Amino acid sequence: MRPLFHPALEDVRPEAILHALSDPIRAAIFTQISGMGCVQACSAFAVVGDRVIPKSSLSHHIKVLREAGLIRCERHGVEMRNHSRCSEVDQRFPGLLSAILGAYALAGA
Amino acid sequence: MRPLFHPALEDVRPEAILHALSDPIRAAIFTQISGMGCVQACSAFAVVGDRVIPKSSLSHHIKVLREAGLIRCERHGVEMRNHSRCSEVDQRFPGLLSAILGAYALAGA
DNA sequence: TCCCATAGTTCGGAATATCGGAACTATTGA
DNA sequence: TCAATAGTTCCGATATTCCGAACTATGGGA
Repeated sequence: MRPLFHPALEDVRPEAILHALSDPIRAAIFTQISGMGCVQACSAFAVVGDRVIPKSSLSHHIKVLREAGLIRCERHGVEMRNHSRCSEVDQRFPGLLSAILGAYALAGA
Repeated sequence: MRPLFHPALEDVRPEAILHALSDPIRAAIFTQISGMGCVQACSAFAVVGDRVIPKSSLSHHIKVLREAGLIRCERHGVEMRNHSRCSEVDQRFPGLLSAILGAYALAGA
């Protein structure tokens, strides 16, 4: 396994963040990773809402979030652990992520 | 000409806003419409940065912004006038648009 | 060591979206 | 009525997304 690419904080682009979170499934995954505080394996997202997400699609979504700079992924044994980079990103783009997650929360209600 | 579709404020979806603004060209157009205070004809956006935008693409971008609920478009004689719906959207999703435009401003600098 | 189970990734083709040139429509003014 | 201007629609080329199937990587037995 080659190491996974994670952009440096200064290379994180707003368009990549918006694109990543413009998909409600990815937004839900990111909300869960950020909100739980604890690290989550990919398999934790096999079901989002009432939708079953195929493994290959899930892998793709996780990759989009990672390459946008929103999460950090590390292999731990047989599973991948996904951390939020929320606080880092918030330093670079203050208020952006909380506004986006807040908007989804408002719309979902 | 059939009248243009504009979503009601309560039908505006966060994913549509993020998708619309995840394109830097559309974000630049929206920034210009919102920031100028004054209404802008579509032809005002024929050049964004140093890129020339073909008319058909521009028409498409304006449509995406309109259908996301970000702008309001009215024909005035031979030209279309584009208003920002920024303050409306800000009521529904407080802080979202300023965080997004702020992020682009930070990244652009 | 070999084999199996688990957790994700990659491949590839179908469905979908985007881009932009060319043709078209709508409006105004001469 | 005609020409000019401002946008829209059409459509083919290109790019992206989706997901099943095959593959890879790791750890835990026997």
